[in-house]
Amino acid sequence: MGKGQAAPEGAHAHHHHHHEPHEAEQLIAHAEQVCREKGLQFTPLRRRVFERLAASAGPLGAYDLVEQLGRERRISPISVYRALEFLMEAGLIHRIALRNTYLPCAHEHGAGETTVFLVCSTCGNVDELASSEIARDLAGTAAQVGFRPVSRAVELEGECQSCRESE
Amino acid sequence: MGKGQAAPEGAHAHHHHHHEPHEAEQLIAHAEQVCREKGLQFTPLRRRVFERLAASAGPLGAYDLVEQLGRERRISPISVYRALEFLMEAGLIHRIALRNTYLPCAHEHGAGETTVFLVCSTCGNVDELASSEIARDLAGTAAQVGFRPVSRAVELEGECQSCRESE
DNA sequence: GTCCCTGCTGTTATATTGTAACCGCAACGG
DNA sequence: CCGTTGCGGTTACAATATAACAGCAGGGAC
Ligand SMILES: [Zn+2]
Ligand SMILES: [Zn+2]
Ligand SMILES: [Zn+2]
Ligand SMILES: [Zn+2]
Repeated sequence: MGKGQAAPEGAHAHHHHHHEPHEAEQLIAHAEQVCREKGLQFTPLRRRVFERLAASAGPLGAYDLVEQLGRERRISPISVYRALEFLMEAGLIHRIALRNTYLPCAHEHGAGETTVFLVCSTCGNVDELASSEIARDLAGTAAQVGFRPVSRAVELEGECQSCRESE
Repeated sequence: MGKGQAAPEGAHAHHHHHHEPHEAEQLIAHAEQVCREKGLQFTPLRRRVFERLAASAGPLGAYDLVEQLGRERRISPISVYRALEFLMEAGLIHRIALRNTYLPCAHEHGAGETTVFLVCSTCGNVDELASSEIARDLAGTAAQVGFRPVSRAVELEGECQSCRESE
């Protein structure tokens, strides 16, 4: 589909994430460390998938990755999905359910925090925030009916500040 | 795929929603009223789609509806999707992003409330709760970074009480 | 060494979910 | 009558995701 950012690379017109080479390197270094610590294999394929996500200006769809990685050598969708599954289980990336896209995790996740994804309908960027209030309220809401949550998807769709400022 | 509940119909083994004929009728009556009030057309197709959702023990996928409605007369996916889109815009049904399924709305939605969906991984049922605390927290979180939310998806995946009690 | 087991990836084919484009038709108001 | 609008039928297709099976490398067990 082409969910990658159409935003002008290099231009600093608005707030954005992990497309600076520097930020990408940081993310990759972090991923390496996490895998070392957890005894997980950061294989070449998984690394390539993660690198693409880290280098992207915004979240990518699985088939964006298939296409981008396929420029060098043909990669099948299933391989990409397997890498994405690994990265998600390792906590290195997130999936945006509203868009069927994936993005590298921007920060450490505390146990008592819920991650909130702010998905801009205009520019496609996704911001990731953590909130312990929401974590507490969600836990309370679930407890009301005896529900034991295992995973959470909290996603807001709307317009980000920079898009709003440029109308 | 068959996302409809495999749960035993008729047996009241666990907490469930809108599969009693009575509840289904209530939902349909409510939908009729909403459409009348808003000047929307509750056409036969839209009604059939809604009826199926109202009669189901759990959320249904679009192709579940295609199959169920197709028993009488072939209905194309696009028609079902159009009906679903209408029903969502009318606020009569919700879509569960984590599962790509649809379910009738169980209650009125206040302006200052956020709906939380509790999706049981075991039985597939979805419970719908409203929380003004979460609405407030989400608004606050979004405001921190100047984000203006338009729609929200707050979905917890886990185990519901009845499934937990029967281990 | 050989054997087996596990984890990772490749290959092929398929399933599932969602849309585009175009058309006919009925209703409604000129 | 005529144009417009909304609804839904038909066909074809796009986008997302998974199943099933095979090879291969590494690491122990024997
Ligand atoms: Zn994160
Ligand atoms: Zn934006
Ligand atoms: Zn509702
Ligand atoms: Zn359950």
